[in-house]
Amino acid sequence: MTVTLADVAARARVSPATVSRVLNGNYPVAASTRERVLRAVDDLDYVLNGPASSLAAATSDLVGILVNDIADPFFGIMAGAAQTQIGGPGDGSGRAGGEKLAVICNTGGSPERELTYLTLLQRQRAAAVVLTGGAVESPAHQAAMAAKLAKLADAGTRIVFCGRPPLPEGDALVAALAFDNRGGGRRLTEHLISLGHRRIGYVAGPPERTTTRHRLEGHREALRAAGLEDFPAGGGTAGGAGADGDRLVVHGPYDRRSGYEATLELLRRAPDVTAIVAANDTVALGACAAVRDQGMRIPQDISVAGFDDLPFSVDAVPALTTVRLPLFEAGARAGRLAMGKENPPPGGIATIAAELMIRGSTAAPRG
Amino acid sequence: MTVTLADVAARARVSPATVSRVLNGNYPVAASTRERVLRAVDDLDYVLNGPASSLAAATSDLVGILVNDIADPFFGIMAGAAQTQIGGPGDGSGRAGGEKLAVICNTGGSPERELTYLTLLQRQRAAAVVLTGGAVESPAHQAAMAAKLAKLADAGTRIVFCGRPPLPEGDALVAALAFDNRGGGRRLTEHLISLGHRRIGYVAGPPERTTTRHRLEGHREALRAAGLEDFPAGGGTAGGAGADGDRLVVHGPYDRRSGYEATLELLRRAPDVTAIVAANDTVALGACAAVRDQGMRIPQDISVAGFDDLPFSVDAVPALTTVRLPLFEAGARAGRLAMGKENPPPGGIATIAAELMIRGSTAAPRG
DNA sequence: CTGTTAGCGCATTCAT
DNA sequence: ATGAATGCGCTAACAG
Repeated sequence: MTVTLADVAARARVSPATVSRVLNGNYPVAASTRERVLRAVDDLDYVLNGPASSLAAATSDLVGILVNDIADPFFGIMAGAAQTQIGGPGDGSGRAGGEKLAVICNTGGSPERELTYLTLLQRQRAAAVVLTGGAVESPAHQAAMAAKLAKLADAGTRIVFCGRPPLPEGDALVAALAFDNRGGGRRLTEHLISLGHRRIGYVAGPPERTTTRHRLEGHREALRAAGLEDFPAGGGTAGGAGADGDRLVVHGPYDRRSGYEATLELLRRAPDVTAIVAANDTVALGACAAVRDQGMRIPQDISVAGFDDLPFSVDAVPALTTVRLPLFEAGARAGRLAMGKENPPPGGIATIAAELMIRGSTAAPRG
Repeated sequence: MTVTLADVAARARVSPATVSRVLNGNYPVAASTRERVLRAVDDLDYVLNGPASSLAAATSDLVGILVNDIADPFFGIMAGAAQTQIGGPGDGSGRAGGEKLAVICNTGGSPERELTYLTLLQRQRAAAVVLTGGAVESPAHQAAMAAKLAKLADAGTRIVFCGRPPLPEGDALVAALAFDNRGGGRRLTEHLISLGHRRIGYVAGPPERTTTRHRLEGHREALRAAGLEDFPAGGGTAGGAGADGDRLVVHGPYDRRSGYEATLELLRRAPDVTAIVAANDTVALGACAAVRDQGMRIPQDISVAGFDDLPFSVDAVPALTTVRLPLFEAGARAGRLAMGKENPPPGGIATIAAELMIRGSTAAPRG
């Protein structure tokens, strides 16, 4: 029933090897022969058997892209961009030539699922793996990841980090593209300080993620530089306060709802805050809603800022001050690195700049 | 170097066949033997060779999910939901048991890439394919898709449509979950009419997509029922007017920018419109920005409505009136259908209801 | 440039 | 319940 390479060979009156060479295109074949083979392929409607091919060649054309949450445009943009560099442009025939199959895997932010997906990709003998977004910092998970990635790399799978810091023991990885979350966070808070803000609330992401930590560190750097040291622990750690007990920092997931609730908590703890910095734009949207529901205006009563500059941020009312991350460009570059189409940066790691975008949601505090 | 099934068998002092049986778990094996085998697997850090396994078994554990634009949460939400039903919960060991590998493929809305991905999945002998979002209606593409899907189904690949109408010649497909775009569009426009609006602009999606057509048809049904027939062609088709020459309809991509520009065009053509319906929420956001940039207020001067009820829509200012589509639920159901965990709906096709969400962005026109 | 030969690693008969 | 044998469909030497 299912037509095989041998069938094509028979019809084209050549050997199976020749058909294989034509299909893979990495070997000289006479033009006339190629013609004949391709016609036979079309006639028979032949489709290469991927598993068989991968088995024989000991490599597959799968490239995995791991994301924390594909429903979040932050990851969607990077993943889509990476895929443009991997999937191949398509030749319009739907026939599929030498393209790789870029596959996006949604870990839901779970370390276990992350490892499971890596195992699945290892099982498929993936050609490359792109890991996007911040990592979980638990030592156990980091060790497990390092071990797994080493095994993958060992088996010839290329590894690329995108928007994620390299592992502490980072070694044989092809490349890491790290966002300058710390610098971005610092500049954002510096901007607020320069406007005159002195009591700035911070709605942080989950405490265990690198992204959260780096952005928060940048924020604190700016505070410290301005002599606005952290305040001692206030009302305890209730409501998700960080382990450091900072009254002006509340942790939560990277979603809208967390932004809403954490902001209410913040306003309860410190009614005198004049600005709120959110872990990202989505959280900032929730923060804005909370501020408004408390009957306050943005930015007259309270300034609000985000991070990432997702597409919707410019359309927020007022437009959101945020830190722009070149997600598409970074994703595309990660895709090229995964394909070996681009050389890794010197030292294997490149830092991607983050640009402060000042818009209407931040202004000087009143009087 | 790479450890194989035979190595595990040797270490466990059993035959390769037994190891295979333990790993696949679909055959009786003595508990003690199983123990020994599993320990050997762990000791040797063995990972099944996917291609070899797929070749021998003539099936793979890949499930493809096709989306038009993964950077758009509309697709991200559905794809992520589907993946939760497919990827398996993970057992926390990262060992990967019988899970399938759900892979998201980003077509960018291009028919060619859609076909290419299907070929790639066919090549991988995918266990199932989920197609999300509206289809392109070109007869040539529809025929090509029907042929390709028939071949996939023939090879044992399960096919599920999610948020996409079944093919005209839809036959052996497992199931289709279609959104009630027409009904949603109708109710949305009825709502505006009931508020007193008589001149309603419409920023439509790309004309060739089913989603665009169905939503627009619903809109027109409502107009017709209210005696607000389409106006004859006005200023020509410049600026992307539909083929029908309707002055109050402008087509464009499903993105923010299109919403912005189409709205400006609409306001130019018909400065007396009192409401604008957008193809989806993202487009609506752009429309809102355009309205404001023209110095008008929402909803006092102009009402604006969207479609989909994406998470950010409730946080728009004013909150966006829209039509809620249960994207997560639909995606999850599609995932279950793809896994054979749920029976297909009677007739193979289920229509998913769309719920009108009335919020602050729509109000009665002035005076 | 093309044909021949030999596995790739596993699932699955068929025995036992 | 387990072992031995066969072949899935293809690629990669190696000839020629």
